[in-house]
Amino acid sequence: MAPKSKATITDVARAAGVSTATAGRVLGGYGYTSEDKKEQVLKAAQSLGYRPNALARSLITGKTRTLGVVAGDIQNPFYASVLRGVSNVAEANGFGLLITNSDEAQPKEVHSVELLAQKQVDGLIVTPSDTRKARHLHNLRAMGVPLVLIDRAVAGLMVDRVATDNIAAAEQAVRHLIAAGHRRIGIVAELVDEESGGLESFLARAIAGDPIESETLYPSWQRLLGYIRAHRIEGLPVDPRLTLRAGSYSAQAAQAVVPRVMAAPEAPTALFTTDGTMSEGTMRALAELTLSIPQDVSIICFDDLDWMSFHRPGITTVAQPRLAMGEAAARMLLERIRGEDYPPRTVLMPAELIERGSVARL
Amino acid sequence: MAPKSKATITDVARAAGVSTATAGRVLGGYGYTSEDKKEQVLKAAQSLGYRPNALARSLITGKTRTLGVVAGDIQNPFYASVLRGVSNVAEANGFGLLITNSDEAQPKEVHSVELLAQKQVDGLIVTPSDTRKARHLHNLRAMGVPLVLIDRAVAGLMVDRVATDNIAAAEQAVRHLIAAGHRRIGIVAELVDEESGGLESFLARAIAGDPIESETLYPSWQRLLGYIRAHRIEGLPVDPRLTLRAGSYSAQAAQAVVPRVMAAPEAPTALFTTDGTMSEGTMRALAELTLSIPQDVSIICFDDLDWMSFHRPGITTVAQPRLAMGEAAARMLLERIRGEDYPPRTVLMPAELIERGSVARL
DNA sequence: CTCATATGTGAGAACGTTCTCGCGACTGTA
DNA sequence: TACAGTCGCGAGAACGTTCTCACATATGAG
Repeated sequence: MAPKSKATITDVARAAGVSTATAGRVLGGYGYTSEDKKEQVLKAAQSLGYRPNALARSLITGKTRTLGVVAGDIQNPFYASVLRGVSNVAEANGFGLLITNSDEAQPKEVHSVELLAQKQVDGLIVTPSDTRKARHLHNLRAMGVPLVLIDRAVAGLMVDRVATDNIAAAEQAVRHLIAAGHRRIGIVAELVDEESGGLESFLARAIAGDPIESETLYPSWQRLLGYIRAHRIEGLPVDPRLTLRAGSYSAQAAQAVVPRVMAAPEAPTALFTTDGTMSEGTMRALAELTLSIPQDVSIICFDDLDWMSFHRPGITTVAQPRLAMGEAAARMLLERIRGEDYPPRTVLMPAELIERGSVARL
Repeated sequence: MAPKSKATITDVARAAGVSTATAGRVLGGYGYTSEDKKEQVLKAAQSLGYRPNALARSLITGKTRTLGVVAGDIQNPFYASVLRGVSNVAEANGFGLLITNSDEAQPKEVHSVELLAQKQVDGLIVTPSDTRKARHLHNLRAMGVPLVLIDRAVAGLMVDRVATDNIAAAEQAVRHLIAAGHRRIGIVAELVDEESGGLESFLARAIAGDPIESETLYPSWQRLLGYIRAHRIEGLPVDPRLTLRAGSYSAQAAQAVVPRVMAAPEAPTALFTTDGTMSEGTMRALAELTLSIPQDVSIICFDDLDWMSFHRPGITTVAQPRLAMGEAAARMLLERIRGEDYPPRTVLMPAELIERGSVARL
């Protein structure tokens, strides 16, 4: 009742007239204790305002019941939802959540992972910022720290992973545009890291139908691949001039890249944006150009953001199950922490095409 | 170089041929050490892949370099931004961040606080879900745990606090509408908890100009107060029928409450929404009613969300400095953790009216 | 030369838990 | 009566650090 300062288990034991071992047993809920002593201890703990010190407990048990998460940016709706999903299952299992931002920069990511590892998290959920080199993540594995990747894979790192089926989702979206009669479809994509030989080479290979190792591609490149596949399937040519590469992960970059192509004679009749941030930049650009959706240009976005449903017209979009992704990742991580021993699993979650009013039939 | 399994400071000491005390000194960066030994220890640590165990360190120092945050819902853009602000200064100071959601429900909040306290966070940032009863928070104070409140105050709890100057901000927004010629202005507000005597009584007192203890009011009530003050200042009557109370904190609730009044003969010519969630619900309702902004109805929102800038028309809004609020809160908390001893401070941050195109001049 | 101060080192306690033993007291079965 | 098994309890080690000592050895001032 009177939680003056911090009481330890020793204080409680003394007050209850038992040994620390017994006090520990009733307070920690392990081993045997008589009803008598249990009651005494509980009463003593109550009156001293005893609160167990998770640090000491963790030090000896080797378990912190804490998950670490390295997200790109909590502020981004994608990560915010994923985190909420992670948080839901963490909380349901009595786990705490240590969260950091990497801003998609590997040095920050390495720093975050180091911090979380020092704090002895039981497991880590990471959205790796570099899909090829990631020594820090390999190290974690070597040391036996459970690890789950979200949204992206890392070459050669065999761990559990959950992501959207980007290729299929993008393909579906673009085919939807083609089915509506669109023939000139622009894609606004981040495409930040050079994929072996740059964009031109990638496009050439993808258009030629060369096999491409798509697992470890960044999401925006996977979505570009889906865009190209849709064209191939529908027998449509891919015009490289319609590949609008923002070059960095910001709405500004997307916004900057749209106006040029819309003014050109080969202007697209429809746009496909590869994620929420690109969508935002594109919408901004379209608003500035005072182009009407879908009269002047149709649009399908990737990732269903709140405003897309009440925007006029409603924005047709490919919805990722963000919350479910976070939940799935956390659940897989908890399984690993419990010691379950499967081969590394990859969960590809399906995205859902939500039709609203931003696509005109030509 | 070969981080097989976890090496302790004892292992490093043995490998370097020194005592654990010396190894601790060089690794922990305290006390004196010779260059010789320092080099040996560092080399040994390197080759063993030594990583300090923050748990053990914290147990003895009594400091975890971890901040706890109890937010309403990470997914909500308001909290997401605030958290990013907190995260920024935490990271800059080498602090970790333990984050939980309360969903604005006190039982969950109590549970979260307990979890974070057990994990021995150095300080806590909370958005209290109940502004009157909060024994758990009083207890924290009694035990000397640094605490900073965001967005709301708690009656009788004298701690540091950062919030938006809600009354002034709302007043400014509504006066802006009045200046544009609007006379019938609706307010869409959460107004979830009964304020001593309910909404009617509150309205009556506020309209009469009775002094109201506004510090511990929930934000939506403060914003309602600002709305009323604007009317008083401008000499306009307040029509209670234009107070649209959602009654719960969800877009659905807001959406549900708008249509009725827009159909009525006394329909408002302008709407003021008291936060992002209310804005979203209102926009949704307006879209369904196919009412045009600002032709059919003008709108000013509270809190600048991403879509408001590229929505057509652009949405005029009162922007809260969310990121800065989070940063300020974290900074204040760190000061307390460092032991600085001011009287409790309240930081009221000014909001900025951003004029775009959603307000018609009548 | 002598004293005070700064520098360097190790032994061992401490932090607050859980864990491992050992021991005794019951129970039920043969 | 004997014996195994369950139950109950305490002493003390352990977890991986930092902290407090005690004790060297230098260094510089008087």
